[in-house]
Formats: sequence, structure tokens, C-alpha cells
Amino acid sequence: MTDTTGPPTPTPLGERPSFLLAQLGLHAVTRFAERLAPLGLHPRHFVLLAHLAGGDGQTQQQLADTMGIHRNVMVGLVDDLEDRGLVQRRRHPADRRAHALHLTEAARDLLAQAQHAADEYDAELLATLDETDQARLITLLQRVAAHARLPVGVHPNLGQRPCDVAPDAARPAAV
Amino acid sequence: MTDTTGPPTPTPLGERPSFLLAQLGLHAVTRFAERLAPLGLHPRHFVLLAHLAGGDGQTQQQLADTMGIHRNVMVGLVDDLEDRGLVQRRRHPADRRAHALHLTEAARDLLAQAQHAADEYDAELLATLDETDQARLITLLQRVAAHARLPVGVHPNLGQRPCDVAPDAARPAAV
DNA sequence: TATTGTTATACTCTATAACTATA
DNA sequence: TATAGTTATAGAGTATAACAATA
Repeated sequence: MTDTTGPPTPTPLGERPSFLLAQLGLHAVTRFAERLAPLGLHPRHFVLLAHLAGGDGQTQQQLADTMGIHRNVMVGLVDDLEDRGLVQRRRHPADRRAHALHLTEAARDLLAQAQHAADEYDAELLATLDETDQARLITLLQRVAAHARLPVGVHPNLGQRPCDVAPDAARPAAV
Repeated sequence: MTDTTGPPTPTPLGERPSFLLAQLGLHAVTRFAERLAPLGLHPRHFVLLAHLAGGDGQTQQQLADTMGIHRNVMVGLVDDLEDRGLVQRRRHPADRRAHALHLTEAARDLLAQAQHAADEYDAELLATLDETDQARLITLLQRVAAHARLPVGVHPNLGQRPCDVAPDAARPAAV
């Protein structure tokens, strides 16, 4: 059968996994950005700090590859964080072209607060599910992500415009 | 306890539901846009056509509210589809300021193809899960979306730049 | 010749505000 | 006065290409 007339009842958007994921993904990143804004951090800054905390001294290019963004964008992100005294560009011991990025103590304090805010938001996002279903959902999402060959912990477009993080604005607690 | 030092082991990004949703959401909308591109449709066009198929004769403002976008953006979307002969702007029977939007037969044909492409993509996206887990994931996502008070079938930022849909390009099949 | 960091440019998308014609 | 549609404008974000320093 060449079914060119289409199915009698098309799948509603609210039942499409792709649509649900797109809708929830945008919502999650927007709300998470709102939670991070009081700390003066953009979601991308959070991801950058988190990745850097996993290994000090990485180059900008390495971090850009890890985060799935272009090195040009990385320049601006590091500029922001350096202006705020959260990261330092030091001489790379082995390559004089590259910068070795290092977190400051203030950054580790602020990152801990950001992780706490993220934990709170994640809990609230899934608050309607019991613990079993929460774990089930996370596992299912991880399986789908793995099947799509998405790198673990990498997300290039984390929140473009939910908040504007001026280097000299809104940092009530740390720094 | 004022836990300002943070937890000893921060939650990895790959275990955060907010991060997984953001990552998968962007991935889904990007890949879906690629599937739709051969039809000359942007995801937003697809959503517009799908909503309009549910009720012909709506005004641009009504559709914009339904889709969660501004009426200014709706103008451009309707322009695209009208240029391609997929929708018609007719006189509204009750309000001479408004346009009554109507789908053409070509649009219904193309929409059926797009729905088919969406079904195919959704199936592939979840191909790694058996039927039980697929249904479970969709239900869990719907519950989380409902808890977040997300309107059913509404997603404003559906794919900004994965493909550029020129009104006079790339329409192999219909129209 | 290739690569790191940087800067400049153009392009896209969005948000805001205006304008008109109707209500 | 408020609303539907339209247009224009400015802003943010991105991508591409170049450049200097170094490998």
C-alpha cells in the first residue's frame, strides 16, 4: 500500500517524544538559567566551571572540544570568568601558544553554590515523580542519549538568551 | 547545617535530568529539522500546519497564542507558507481586521508526509527501547511536562537555525 | 604547514516599538 | 481605547574568516 493519503489520525504533538523532549529541554534550560542568574552565572559558565573543576590546567581548545563549542566562543566565556576572578589564564608548561586555565578558590566556592542550585532545580523538575520513577526516567534518557551517540555531559547550546550575565553585575554571594 | 562547602562529589552533568533534557531536546529538534528539510519545511512550519489542520479558519493571533510565539513572527511564517501555496489568507467572516487562515489541499498532502517523517524519526529516536519502555518514557515526560505546567503541544523555539527554508527551494514531492 | 588564541565581519533570530485599519 | 496585522529597528548569538604567535 502506498499510503500517500496519510494516517487517519495523526499523532498529536503532545504524544511525540521528539516534541516532548524539545519542549522540556527548552523549559529546563530556561528555568535553570533563572536559578543560576542570582549567582551571576550563565548555564554555559556553569558547564565550563564544572568541566574545569574536573581537571585544572586544560587549554581553551581542549575545553572547547569537551563542551562542543568553537574556540572563538570559548574566548568570550573565559574573558567573562577571568574578569570576575573565577579563572586564570596561565602559561602552559608545554605549549607557549596555549593558555593553561585554572580555577580560583572563589570559583570553587561559587561552583559549589551553583551545583547546589542545580540539585535543587533537578529535584523540583522531577518532584512529581517518586524516587523509582525519577531513577527510571533518568536511565531511559541516558539510554536514548547513548543511542543517539550524544557525548556524556556535552551540550553546546546551553541557554542562549534567558539571562544576560554582565561581568560586573549580580553576584550577591561569592566572589 | 549550612552546607556552604558543597557536597563532596558533585552530580555529573550526565546524571542531571535538566541537562539530559536540554541535550536531548536540542538534538531532537535538530535532527527532526533535518528530516523535514527535504520537504522544504521548518519545524515551526510543521507545527503551524499541524495546529491549523486541527481547525481551519483561525486568525493569525489565535494561532500565535496556541503556538506560544509573537504575532510578528507569525506574519513571516504565514508569508512563507502562503508563498508556497500551502495556506490562504481569507477575509475573516466576523472581524475585518483579522485574516482567516485556511489550508490548501497541497498543504494537507504535505502535512501527511511530514507527519510520516515525524513518526519515522520518533521511532528511530526511541529505537533502543522496547515498546514498554517507550510508552513508559513518554508517560514520564508527559507527567514532568504537566507538573511544569507546560501547555500540551506548544513549543515556541522549535529549531531556529538547523535549516533555512527558502520559499522557493527544495520541495521534491508535493506542492 | 598546522595549531592556539584572538579579533572582525556578516548573518540569523529575536524583541520592541511603531503604524494602519478596524473594532 | 483596544486589537489584528504589518513593518522597521535594534539587540543578542552564531558562524566564518582572517591574523599573530608558536609548534
